[in-house]
Amino acid sequence: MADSARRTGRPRSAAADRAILDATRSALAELGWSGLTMGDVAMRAGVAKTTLYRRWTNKSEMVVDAVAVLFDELELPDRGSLRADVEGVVLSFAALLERPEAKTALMAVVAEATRDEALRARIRTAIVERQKHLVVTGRRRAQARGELPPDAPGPEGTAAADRAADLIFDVIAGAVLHRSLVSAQRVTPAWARALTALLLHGLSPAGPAAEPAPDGSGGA
Amino acid sequence: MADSARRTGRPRSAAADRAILDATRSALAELGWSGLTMGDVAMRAGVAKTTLYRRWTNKSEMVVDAVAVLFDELELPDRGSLRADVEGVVLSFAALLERPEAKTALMAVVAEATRDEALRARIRTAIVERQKHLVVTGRRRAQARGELPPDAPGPEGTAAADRAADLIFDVIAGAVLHRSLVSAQRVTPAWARALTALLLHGLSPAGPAAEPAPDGSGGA
Amino acid sequence: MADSARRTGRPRSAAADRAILDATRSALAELGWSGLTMGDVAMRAGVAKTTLYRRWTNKSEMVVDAVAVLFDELELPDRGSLRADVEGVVLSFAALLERPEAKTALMAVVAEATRDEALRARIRTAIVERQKHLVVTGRRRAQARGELPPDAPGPEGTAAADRAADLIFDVIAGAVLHRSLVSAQRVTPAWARALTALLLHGLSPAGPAAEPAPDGSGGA
Amino acid sequence: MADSARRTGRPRSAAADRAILDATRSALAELGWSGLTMGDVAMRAGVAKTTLYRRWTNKSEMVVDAVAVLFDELELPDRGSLRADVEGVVLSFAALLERPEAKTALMAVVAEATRDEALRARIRTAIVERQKHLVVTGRRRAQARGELPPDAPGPEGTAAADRAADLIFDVIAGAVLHRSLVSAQRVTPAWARALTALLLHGLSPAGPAAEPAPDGSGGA
DNA sequence: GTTTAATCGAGACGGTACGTCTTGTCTTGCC
DNA sequence: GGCAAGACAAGACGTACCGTCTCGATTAAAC
Repeated sequence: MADSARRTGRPRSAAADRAILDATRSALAELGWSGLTMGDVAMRAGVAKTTLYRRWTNKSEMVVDAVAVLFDELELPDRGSLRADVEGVVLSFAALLERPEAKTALMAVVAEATRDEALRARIRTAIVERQKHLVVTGRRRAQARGELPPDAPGPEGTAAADRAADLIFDVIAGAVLHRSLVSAQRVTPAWARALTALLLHGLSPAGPAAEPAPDGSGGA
Repeated sequence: MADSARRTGRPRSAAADRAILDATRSALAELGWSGLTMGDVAMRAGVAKTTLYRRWTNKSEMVVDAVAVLFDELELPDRGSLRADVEGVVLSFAALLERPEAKTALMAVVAEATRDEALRARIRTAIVERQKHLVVTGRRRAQARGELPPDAPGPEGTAAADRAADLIFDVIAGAVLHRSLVSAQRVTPAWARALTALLLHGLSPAGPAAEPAPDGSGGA
Repeated sequence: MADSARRTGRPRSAAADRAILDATRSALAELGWSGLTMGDVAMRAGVAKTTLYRRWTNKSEMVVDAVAVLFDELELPDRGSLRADVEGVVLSFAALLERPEAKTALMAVVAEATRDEALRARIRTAIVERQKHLVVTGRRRAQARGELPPDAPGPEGTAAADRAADLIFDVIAGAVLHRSLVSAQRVTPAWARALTALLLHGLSPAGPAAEPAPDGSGGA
Repeated sequence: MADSARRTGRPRSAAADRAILDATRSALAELGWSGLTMGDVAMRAGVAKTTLYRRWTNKSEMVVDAVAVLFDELELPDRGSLRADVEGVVLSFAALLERPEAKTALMAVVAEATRDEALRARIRTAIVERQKHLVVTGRRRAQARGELPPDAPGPEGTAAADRAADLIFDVIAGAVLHRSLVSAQRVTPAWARALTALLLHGLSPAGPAAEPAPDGSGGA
């Protein structure tokens, strides 16, 4: 139906799409989020402002699309161990966040999204989900290696596995994000190692058996 | 009070400060970062725009100050165990991030700070350090309880302790931030429990990852 | 040459021509000159914008053609005397200028024509000449009746007669135009009578200025 | 009350007013009505667009004010006879209409005014009334000279005199306007003489139509 | 009955102006 | 001399039109 609706009239230029997103990224890198203007992007892309507004309703939506492709380069090669895989993903996510167009844009669109459900959805599908599969993949690989216990069978086990992946994802991505943008400090290989160690073994030296779980719910 | 203040020669100054910051917070809550304008804040505060610019150079700097006081309410009462303390701080930070004026402002000023060193410094002193001392306190308390090993003596030990606190801080704050703003999902008590468990015991099978999670909320 | 060039291909739709000019007039009447847009005319006519631009280069040129047909309805039936003929033409021209599509368009295209020679020519042939023949006819008729002296013989006489017709035309059309559009007052039968009296007898006391104006509306 | 309402805040710049109206006239002369843009006027005046919109709601209203001052230079020196006075006013009005800023603007604002009562009022007070007093003055002067009969006494006489002045004004101004803008021909001294002759004596053979026109330009 | 070429509708395109909004600065006059 | 009120220059916003340009789909005349 979208097909039949679009059969008529001059088709949209795919070249314009590409030029706009490229221009958006370079403008972001040069000027930052608050210095980015639709008119400037249009000029850089050799395109009329109208052409931008015909495709996106917002500066934010456009920027999400422009930045989303950066996240496609995140990969998870098998580095042989869970520890190496975690360190690898931490460092490559940190490298991504060091690109000025990524760091200035990501927080800004997230800020904007706090008041815009549509934008929130777009961020989720264009960015968040693209990263999350890295965690899922890494976790499955570690299970295959015997480094992590397998999922419990049945639908409850699957749901628990999903929750686990979500949690690990928030912890890793959140730690890197907070370190490099909020604390405003470099993510070094040493830091990545320390984070990985914490993640694998936790804070407690002796493991959880020593602790009581008085309310009976915290046995996770 | 206005009378006595007037006698000292700066009658409205302190009142104006308060009125402006209150107005900023309420405008943020209603309109979000991008809807916030200096003119509107001045009007809400019953103050001229000039008075704003006499005190802050920027919208961002003003907002940092307006939001900073929200972080003063974060406290760490001794809940008796490391586990309880961590869960407590996670939930209270999450509660703070649920206030619209905090969530919309925090990410926006961080985004702005990616290109503004002065703003970065202001965020660090006004916001980040205020949270970090919670980690330091909790860690020290856990060491006193014997839940964590004591710092090694000497300057290297102190440096290592600082690094540990920084890391834990980035992990906790980052996880909560990412969960509630980027992943855009609620921080529930169950999630806080799961995060705490992961933090204390890690992913590895020696830890609790192998254990079933009876309430279905934990397990990594 | 235009013939041979046009021998092939699909011929232009005469129905489209009509629909466009009708749509132009109704849009003018509703929206006025400045509210008239090519896109709107195309939509009203059920036609693509391309079809408009294939026929006219300009909004102005199109409007001239759309309005020109209104001037075709101006006629000069023989009312038996010069006085009656003048009054008749004054009233019928005034009636034309009361139609909103005529009044809003005429002045606008004249304004536009001050900087556009091609448009000036189009106005002259499509509109001005159509009115001027009324004066020529009326003058000739009055000469036949003996109300006006005959033209002098020879080419000079013809030229003088042309000049006289031009002058009378500018005076009559100009007076009506100024009264109804610039002074923005109705052209009433009484005003038409007064104008006619002035035109026939002039201001000077030797003429009819000394005469009483029985209805109180005339007499200069 | 406007006084008390405007007592506070920075007062509007009179220099800006002047600069804007000057810029409007020069832009009109160079670009014509349809080429005139608010942004361009602001730039020429060294002023922000906001400053224009703070003073006028419309391009049209601004142009009326800008052009109105041109009509102040119209004067009616006593040339000794009614005939000379009429010829003088015809020629000076024609000279005014030859200035490109006047000719392009006058018709355009009149066209716009056909759909805008406020603009119509502004034109009336700023332009039309300024010209009309020339007719009133010339008429009174001719009555003093005995070239025209005096007004009848009483209120009816005054009303009749007003109507007469209105009519003469529409005829003279309309004829000049139509000649130079609609017919698009120059107003020459010979044409002015011919118009004056027609106005004074009318078309009828009792009048000057019977007279010789030595330069061949007059007589109807 | 094909070919051929100009037409048609639809609508995207590069431009440009619109009128509004916000920013941060600068007068004013009151107090 | 601080303050409210508000004018100011600058410039981005998102919308609207302009006149041009693809598109695919009709037409009709020419072959």
